[in-house]
Amino acid sequence: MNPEKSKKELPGTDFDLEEFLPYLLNQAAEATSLSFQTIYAEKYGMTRTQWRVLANLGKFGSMMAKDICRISHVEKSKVSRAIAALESAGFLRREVKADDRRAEGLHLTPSGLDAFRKLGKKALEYDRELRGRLGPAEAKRLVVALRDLARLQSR
Amino acid sequence: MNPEKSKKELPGTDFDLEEFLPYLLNQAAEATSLSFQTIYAEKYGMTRTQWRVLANLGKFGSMMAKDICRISHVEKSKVSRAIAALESAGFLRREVKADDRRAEGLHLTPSGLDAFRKLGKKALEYDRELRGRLGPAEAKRLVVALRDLARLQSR
DNA sequence: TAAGATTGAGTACTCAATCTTG
DNA sequence: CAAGATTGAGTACTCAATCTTA
Repeated sequence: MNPEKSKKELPGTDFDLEEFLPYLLNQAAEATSLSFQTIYAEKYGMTRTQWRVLANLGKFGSMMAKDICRISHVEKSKVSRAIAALESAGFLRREVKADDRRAEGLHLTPSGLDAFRKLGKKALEYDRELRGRLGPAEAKRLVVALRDLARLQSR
Repeated sequence: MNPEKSKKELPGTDFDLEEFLPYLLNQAAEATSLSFQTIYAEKYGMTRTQWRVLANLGKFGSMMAKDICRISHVEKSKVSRAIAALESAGFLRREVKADDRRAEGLHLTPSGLDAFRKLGKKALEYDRELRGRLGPAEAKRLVVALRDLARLQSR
């Protein structure tokens, strides 16, 4: 019988984008990011990087720019510009350290803390929705796999 | 005893970026994309979008720009610019359709086909490496979960 | 010289507007 | 007007260079 594949394909490689893990990861990341993005973008005028910086400050309290870089694996110029934007939006305050005047301590303002709380609440709801879609067991397995893959280089 | 959490946290939300599925997906997607990116970027001067367009043409043979948009969920202006870049790099040829002169049939040139074969081979190797890292069973579960999540909106 | 952080130049992305053909 | 595709303007990203303080 030797049935042909229904899709027309050129010879020379078996490669299929739809089976390529980096591509599938990207598609899932994009899809899950988009609906949450509308919340921080439309209601708070934030970019994804700004939201990440806010989330780190919300979680850890006060920290320096380089800490955010290390923890969130975001490139330093992105962090620097996100900090500047969050500051001029009134979400964040900087404070030059007395003992080392190269470094700045970053803190959320009351307005920034409020934004973090509201966005954090929405994020938790959304995350529960996603995990509910997968089921709790699959969601846990997914998290383990993603953490493993993310360990690949960390930039 | 009531032990305190070791991390310092502000009150008001339980949200933790490190547990947020969209964030974890993004980190894994970035990490897995980066090492493969060096191949198509450094050896062929391609962007991610260009590589995706090439991969679709390699898989499906000849198609129109709108087909690439639909299949790969890439925005049309990105596809349009990627096509222009691939064409001027000599990887792709366009051919205005006789029956509908709005549309263009896109085909890989011999050089484009060669690039697709070589990159496809590298991609397969890399994908096997990633799946090997997870183990075959986990890799399959991951793919199912990712496809499920990617179905969320499709732009 | 190195560390923390910012800046500049070039590239890529987003999304609405536009062009051309049907 | 609709469909296929391109373009323009504004925004964000990348990466190397720079600035300031240690």
